[in-house]
Parts: sequence; C-alpha cells; structure tokens
Amino acid sequence: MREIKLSQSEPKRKLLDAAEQLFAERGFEAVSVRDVTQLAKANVAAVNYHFGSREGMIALVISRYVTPIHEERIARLDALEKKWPGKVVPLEELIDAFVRPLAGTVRKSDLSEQLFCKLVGRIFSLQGEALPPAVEEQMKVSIDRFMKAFAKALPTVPSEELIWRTHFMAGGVIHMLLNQEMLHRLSGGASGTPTMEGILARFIRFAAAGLREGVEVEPTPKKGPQATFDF
Amino acid sequence: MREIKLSQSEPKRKLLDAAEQLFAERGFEAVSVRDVTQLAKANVAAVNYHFGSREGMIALVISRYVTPIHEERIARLDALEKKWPGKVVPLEELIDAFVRPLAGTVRKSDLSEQLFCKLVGRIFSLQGEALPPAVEEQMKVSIDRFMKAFAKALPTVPSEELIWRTHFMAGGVIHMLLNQEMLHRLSGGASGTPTMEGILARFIRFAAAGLREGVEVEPTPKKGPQATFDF
DNA sequence: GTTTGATTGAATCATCCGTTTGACAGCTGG
DNA sequence: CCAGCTGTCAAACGGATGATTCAATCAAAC
Repeated sequence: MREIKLSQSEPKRKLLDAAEQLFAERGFEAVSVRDVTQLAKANVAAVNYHFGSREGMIALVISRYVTPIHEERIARLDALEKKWPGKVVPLEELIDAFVRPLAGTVRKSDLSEQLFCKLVGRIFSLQGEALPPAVEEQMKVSIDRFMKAFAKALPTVPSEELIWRTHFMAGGVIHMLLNQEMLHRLSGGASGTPTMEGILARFIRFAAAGLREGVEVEPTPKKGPQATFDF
Repeated sequence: MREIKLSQSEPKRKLLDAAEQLFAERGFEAVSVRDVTQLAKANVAAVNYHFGSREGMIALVISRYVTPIHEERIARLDALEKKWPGKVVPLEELIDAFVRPLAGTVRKSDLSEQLFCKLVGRIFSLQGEALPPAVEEQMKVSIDRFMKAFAKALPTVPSEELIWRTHFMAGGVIHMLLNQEMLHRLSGGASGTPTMEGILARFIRFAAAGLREGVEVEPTPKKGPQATFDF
C-alpha cells in the first residue's frame, strides 16, 4: 500500500548534474554551494535540504562515480579469471580491466567524456583524504583483488617491488585522466590519436612494460600491440 | 600600489617558512593567510605588506621551489651530454636527471623530506592552473630539453608515442611524491625500503621499461613534430 | 635631536561561505 | 473541510576570509 518513490526528484537530479559539472571543471574545493544552486537554478537551501550538507552532496557525487567503477572492475576481473581457468591471466588484460572502467565505460551522467575523466581523476587523486568510508572500502577491495592478480601474473617480481610499480601505474592513469585535455592542446597535432581508446592502448603497453620489468620472457609467442575489446 | 621590498628580512623568511609547511601539509587552497601569520607569529597584514597579496606569497613559494629544481635538471642534463659526447645518453641516466631534482636533492627550507616531496608534488600537480608565468616558462624549457634527449635516446619510438609515455611517467612521479606516506602506511612492512633513494631506483627502472617498450626490434626511425607540455 | 622611511599592530571593511529559519504553496488522505 | 507532509523560497545568521586603514614603533641618516 505504501508507495515508494524510486525516481529522483527533478531538482535533486539537476543539483547533482550541476555539482558534477562544476566539480569536474574546478575541483571539489573550489566549488561553493551557491555555485551549484545557481547553475541548477535552485534555491541555496536546496543542497542542505536534499543532501544534509555540502559534504553530503560531495560524498554522493563521489560514491555515484566510484561504485559503478568498482563493480565493473570486479566484474571484468571475474570474467578474465573465468576466461583463463587455472591459467595465468595475461598482464595486458589485467591492466585493461583495471583501467578501462576509469575512462568512461560506465557513464552515469551526461558529462562530456573529458569532464567525466577529469572528475574521475579528481576523485581518485583524493586518496583517502576526504573519501566516504564506504567508498574507501570499495577501493581497498578492488586494489586487493587486482594486486593478487598482478602477483599471479608476475610471479617473479617481489611483492614489495610490485606494490611500488602498481603505485607508479596508478599515478600514470590519474595524471592522464586529469590532464589529457592539456596534453591534447599543447601537443598540437603531435599527440596523434586523441581518442580515449587510443590513449588507453598506449597506457596499457606502457604500464605492462613497467610492471614486468626484468622478468624473463619465455618463448611465448607475443603478438603485436593489442588494442582489442574483450566484450 | 604598495611597493614590495625584495631583501629578505627576518619576519619575511619566517612567513615563507610557515607558508611552506602549511602548504605542504594541507595544500594551497586549504591554508588561509591567518593560518600562516599565526604560525609565523606575525601580524595578519604582514602577508599583504611583504607579498602584495596571498597569491603573491603562493607564487613566491612556488617559484622558490621550482627554480632550483629546473636549474638542477638542466645542469644534470648538461653534465650527462658532456659525459657522453656525441653518443646517446643512456635512458636511465636521463630519467634520473629528470626525476631526482624533484625528490629533495635541492633543499631550500628545513622541511622534512616527506613534506618537501609533498609540496613539490602539489606544485607540479597544479599543471598550469595557477602557476606564475615565469615558473611555467621554466617548466616548458626543461620539458623541451628532456623531450629532445628522450627522443634521441629512443629513436625508434614515434614522437607521439613518446609524448604520451613521458606523460604517464610524469604522473607516476607526482603520485609517488604526493602519496608515498600513504603507501608506507598501507603497505605496512611490505613496501620494503622506505628510503627515497630506493624509491627513486625502483621508479627509474619502471619508467625506463615503460618508455622503451617495444624498441629492441626493427629500428624504424621516425621523425615527427616535437611538443612540449607542462609537467 | 629631529627627520625620515620602513615595518608592525590592532581594528575594520566588504565579501563570501555553509547553514538555518520561518513562511508559503501544493498536494494527500481522512 | 482541514490537518499533515513535502518541497521551495527569500531572508538572515554567524563565521571566516583577503584586503585595507591608520596610528604607533623603530632604526638609521642627517
């Protein structure tokens, strides 16, 4: 009998959209409640009414981005381990599963691809400073699963070394997400394929080479650069 | 318009020291002039008197960090090119010359090593948002020189590819500088050598492998337009 | 000793911030 | 009809911020 409202009320969604856009453009700290409500054409009190506080709104924006990314990471990793039963998942495919969800595969809002990436980069560069506990927990879970997968794919790399290398890799993605626009602009026509797909392919090759530095390559027939989709 | 004196007076230096420490700990945006003057035990007006404005103080802090780093980068690159006259400078030595100045070789203040690195990371993650023009120019100069050196060391890597790879590398350093403390904490005893020297050695191996991914076979020298970008 | 210019100090300004309030409208179920 | 809930709104509150004012201080030059 009791009716449950599932749909987001219209102004609340407009607030979230405005907040996402402004956060992506300027960063969390540089956006005021009044900026958001002005862009959303809502009243100043709307933020505190709908989200409790400014921090609540930020936490909601963050979790709405991180959760789908986390779930897709896990799903892709599950799919990979099912695809290579018992065997070792190829490193490039692991990196792909780890990185691609950050690059806009899961689109929740109607932000442009660049703004989406920028916001994701900002979120993941926070690194436990002001992250909601639930979000931090999700991050830890994915990191843990992928670290184990990386360790299995690179059994000859000492675990301490692997920690640092994945750390460097993470920094590379975040920096790429945050500054791809600037790189496109400054490099003029020299940055080649400006599509996210091309950037991802480049990054995966770079990160894979760095991660497996020093491991002896068995006579496994290596194919050329792969920029393939799995699904 | 108030005249700004250039000579270092005692309270001015104390202001800069306090500002450096707070900026490193909390970030530029999260520090008010009152925080700085309180820590420096100076009057609130001192900031505006000595630096013209809060932004002027920030710009001075930034340039006092970036300029020595830039100069040492250039000096190390000059030394390398003199050490290998006519020859190709080994990639690892180039990366070392590029990265080591960021890690505290040049110490201007009495900040702890971690705070120094964190501040450097914060500065270089600004990426042309609020950087003083002179500082941005210095960055462009070093990037340009090192990009040419990298291109010479890796003649078979297409220039577009090289731009992206150096970009990934830059992200790795910045992330490492900003979050090394967190990594130490999260990895517990698993992160092995926590010394900056050890981290640098790890990073150089990682970055070198990523930069020269795919080189050893079939040298196809390619020439393309060179590009500069912030780092 | 007086003058002068550079600093410092306390108070104040105007503005912005996040949040709260209370009034008001629209709707719903009784 | 009217209670009661929900959402919106203008207005205001208390606080923090960067900047400014103006008198007081102080050391050196004259």
